[in-house]
Amino acid sequence: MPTPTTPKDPRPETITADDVAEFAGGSRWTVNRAFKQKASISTKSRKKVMAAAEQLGYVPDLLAASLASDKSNLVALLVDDFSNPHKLVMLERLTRILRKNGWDTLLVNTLDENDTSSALLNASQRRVDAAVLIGIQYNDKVLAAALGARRVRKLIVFARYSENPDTISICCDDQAAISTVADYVMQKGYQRPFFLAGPQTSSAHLMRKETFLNRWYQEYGVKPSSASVPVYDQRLAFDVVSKHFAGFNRADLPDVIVCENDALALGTVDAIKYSLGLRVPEDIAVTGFDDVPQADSPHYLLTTYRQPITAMAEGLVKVLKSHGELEDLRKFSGELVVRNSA
Amino acid sequence: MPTPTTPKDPRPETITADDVAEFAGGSRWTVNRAFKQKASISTKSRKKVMAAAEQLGYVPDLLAASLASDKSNLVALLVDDFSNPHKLVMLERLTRILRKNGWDTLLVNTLDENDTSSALLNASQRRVDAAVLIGIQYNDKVLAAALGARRVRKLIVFARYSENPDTISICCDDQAAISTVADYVMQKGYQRPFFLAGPQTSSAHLMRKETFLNRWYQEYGVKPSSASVPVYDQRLAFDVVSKHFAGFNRADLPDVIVCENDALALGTVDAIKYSLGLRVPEDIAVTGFDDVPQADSPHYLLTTYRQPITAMAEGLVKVLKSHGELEDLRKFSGELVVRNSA
DNA sequence: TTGTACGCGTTATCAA
DNA sequence: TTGATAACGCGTACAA
Repeated sequence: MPTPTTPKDPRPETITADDVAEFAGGSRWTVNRAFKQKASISTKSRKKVMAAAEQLGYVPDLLAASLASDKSNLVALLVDDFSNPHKLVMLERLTRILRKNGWDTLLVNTLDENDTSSALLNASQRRVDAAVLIGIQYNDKVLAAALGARRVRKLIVFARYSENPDTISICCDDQAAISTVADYVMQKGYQRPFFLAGPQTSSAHLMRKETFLNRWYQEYGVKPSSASVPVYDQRLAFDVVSKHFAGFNRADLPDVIVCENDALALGTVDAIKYSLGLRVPEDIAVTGFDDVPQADSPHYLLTTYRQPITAMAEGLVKVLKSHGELEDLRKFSGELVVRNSA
Repeated sequence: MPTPTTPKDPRPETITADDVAEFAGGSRWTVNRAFKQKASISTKSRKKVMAAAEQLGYVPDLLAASLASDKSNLVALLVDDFSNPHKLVMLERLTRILRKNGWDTLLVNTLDENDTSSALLNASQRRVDAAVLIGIQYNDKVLAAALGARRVRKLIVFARYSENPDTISICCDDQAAISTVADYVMQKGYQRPFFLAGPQTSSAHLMRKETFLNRWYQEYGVKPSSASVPVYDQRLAFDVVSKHFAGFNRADLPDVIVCENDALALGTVDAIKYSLGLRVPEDIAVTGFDDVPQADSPHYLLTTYRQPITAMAEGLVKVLKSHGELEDLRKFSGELVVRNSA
């Protein structure tokens, strides 16, 4: 039973397994077992323990448990680009599915590239079972540093391809995905495509631009031109597209702008309509990638590619549960969502 | 020095303060002190310790530290409505500022109302220093349950007013904010306002609707009509507004729709333009609340009210640092951002 | 099925 | 300023 707090003790009274044990008339370890799913314990003992725990309001302390077992059931999610609305979708899905499977989530906002390693360090100090990178600035330099220090047990790159063998990458098959988009664009008869890419990080990055350009070259013998936006940000994409095409003759404009993701695509639609004063898709069509919620707004009605985030999140759970080798999780495939923009 | 892992020991070798102490020629407690900002330790000792730590790659274990000190430097953020894009803004700001001040963030996705108490319980098992509620389903019943169990040390309601004395509410002065909006709407000469409210949770909720209606009544002696959307979701708002005004005569339509927040306002603009086939603001004006990034898109150009999230987040830090009494943090004030929609 | 050393890595507190 | 004792609350491994 919890001893009444003495005036000298500023610490709030905590109910421990010992208290429950004493109350239920058993030992601390029986209490421990009662709270584990698969443990050899008689149903009678468990019942008694659980009743006592209920009475006393006992719940196991996860800090102490983590310390003793060297397993925290904690996962760190590192994010650096909050301007992309797709992040919210991923966060929702990941936190939900992780929680369903018994993991808690540490959300870490990495302020810049240098900050990443300190964030990783911080996460490791909490003994996270894994750190998941969901951003754009996580290049090989960062990965190498993180892995070199053996700071984190599992380093996972989510929704992005990584070849680093010490890293687990969970993503969809971008080559196939972009090919799907390219095929659609070709089939619809567009002839002067333009590719709008995101930040050109040094590595571990998306190959969408290269894939699309190569695909087009294979088919038609010409490389479409392209531009890049330094951040996946709708507003910035608007600016880049507006400036890029300002003063172009109608004939020199593309008839479709293929965007690396929806954040860029939304900005592109804005630019076409409000800066160039043209129509989508009649004058210039647009495709995106991600299928963010706004893609469905009547303003945009974006034709885009939806990644199977739920399946990917479940893949993450698998990784967390696994100990040894694992299948390749870099080949998820999604689906093209055809709306009005292309 | 870390002893080489014996084949029997599956646990990865960890460098502890003892290792550093031995290496540096001191005691564990000196090492501990070297890592604290304000601790009585000679600069010489500290230097020696830090050098040794650097050599060995030692970092303090936060789990053990939390367990021993009964302070986790961990804050749980509970969120239940990820469809509101403003959440992403809040998450970015909160995680950034908390991290800057030494707190880590646990992001918890509470699936439904019942789940909240179990989420709170879970957070308490990690000994979080505080739980911050950033959602819509956290009504008095939930709060009472949470507090009754004394599960969490500090329960903070963020961006929402709460009168519960055991709860710390950090929000802006909604009355003043809405009055600002109302004044603007009146000054612009609108005469047939309509209020679009969000989910009508039982308590700890926003008084924006009541405030606006009363304000208008005071001024003109009539209560504007209103409707409510069950979730702060752009798409749902679109549906509600479309249905509500379908078949109205032009003369019966409002000349301005005041929305409880931007998520609703964006959907409202969509509905006016694409469902009713009218113009914003010429036929119907719209105001929002929050100033989400998209509010600045040329499609929307939303006139809206921006809360001082940064200041509010810093208020949260103050709360975390404080021990005793605290000023009232429910009177932050923001500013009206005038764009084109009203 | 149940009970017992011992350890996890750190911090509070007091003594030197 | 430094060192030492005693927690913090639980898990593992093994013995009863």
